[in-house]
Amino acid sequence: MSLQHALLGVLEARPMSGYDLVRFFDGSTGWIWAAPQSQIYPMLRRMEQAGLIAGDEEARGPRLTRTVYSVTEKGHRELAVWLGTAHDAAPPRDPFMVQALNFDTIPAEEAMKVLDAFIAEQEKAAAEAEAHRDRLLRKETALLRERLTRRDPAEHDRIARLKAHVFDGIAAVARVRVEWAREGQRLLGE
Amino acid sequence: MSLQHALLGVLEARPMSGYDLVRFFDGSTGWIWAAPQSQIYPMLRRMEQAGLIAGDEEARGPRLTRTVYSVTEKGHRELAVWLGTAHDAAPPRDPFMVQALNFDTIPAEEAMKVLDAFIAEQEKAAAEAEAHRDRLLRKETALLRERLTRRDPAEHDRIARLKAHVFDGIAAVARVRVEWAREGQRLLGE
DNA sequence: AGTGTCATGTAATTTGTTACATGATTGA
DNA sequence: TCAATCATGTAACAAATTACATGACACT
Repeated sequence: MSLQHALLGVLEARPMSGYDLVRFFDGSTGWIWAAPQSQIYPMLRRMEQAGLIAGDEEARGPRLTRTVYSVTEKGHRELAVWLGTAHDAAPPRDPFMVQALNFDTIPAEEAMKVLDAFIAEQEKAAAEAEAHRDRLLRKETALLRERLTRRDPAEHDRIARLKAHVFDGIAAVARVRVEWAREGQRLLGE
Repeated sequence: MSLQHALLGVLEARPMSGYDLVRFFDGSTGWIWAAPQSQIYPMLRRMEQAGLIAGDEEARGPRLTRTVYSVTEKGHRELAVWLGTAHDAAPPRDPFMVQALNFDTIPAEEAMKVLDAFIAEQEKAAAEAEAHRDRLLRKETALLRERLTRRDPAEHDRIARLKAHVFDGIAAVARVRVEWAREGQRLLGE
């Protein structure tokens, strides 16, 4: 369900091709939701059939075309309803926590190394989220700028601050996890 | 992959039947990993075929039996290797973050209500994790006690503290999310 | 006799992962 | 002409969700 809404969310900023969306949800850019190419193309066709988005064929050279999808009125309503509804939390499923819960059964040095890797990863995630938050506050990201062209200028600051706040939260959680992991290393050393 | 290791982790504390494991990974108890019954029974058979666990048929009345699974030497090694290896982080996939990222597109009062529900849920999660942490520190949980019977008494305190620390981390993250959501409500009101 | 818990499964579907496959266009 | 990027797909598989299904046993 959520991939659908994540796609609607970015297509509301700007109509995009499947290829654009693949890059957006792949790897580094997709900090909020990740999805491989093999999931995106079929989903776009399903969403078009359901009338949530409309595809527009654009010529890119004599033989190559791309299909640019935009959100329909129906898609817009569907997204608005989903956004305004409180959903049950996703069931917890974090492989790293399964690991941490069993650190007492392996040698302390091994657990230390796994925690080192975890700390490095979380610190990187925090730094990236903070950098993105700052870019959003300065309205420097391409997608936010395009989004703002469709919105009342009086609201631009508020919108940027709300978007930035999401990445602020991601960073805050990552920082807490780093502190937690450091405390875990202290406990392992005992 | 992780369900397998989560199952091995709890079976190392104590041999259990499929039914026991279903209750453990279902709903309230499964704070770390959740899995429905329809996933657990087939997985147990797959793991038995792979030689990671061994099933022992126990009579429970004249016609009813249960199969109690315990971790084999091979399963123990498999778990130890997995625990000692740093794995890539799971791709981010949090439906709530998709929601939060688009709060600027719906009326502020609606977003407020969704955040209210989120705050209530995270506060509950934090309280439960803290309560469980405290029970672990006092060695009051049945599973920890059984686990400790197989371990060196000199290590009991360290093991309890390491397990408790995992739930401490879960609680800390939930508390940060609550603070983040409150700040989000302040931003929405602007 | 009936409710609740113990105990174990299957079937259908959706979602996500990994890998393979093809061709056009752009710019060095 | 070669590499990088643009552009779109398929196939096979693994993981997870929802729903259905059955029967034994314990207690009241």
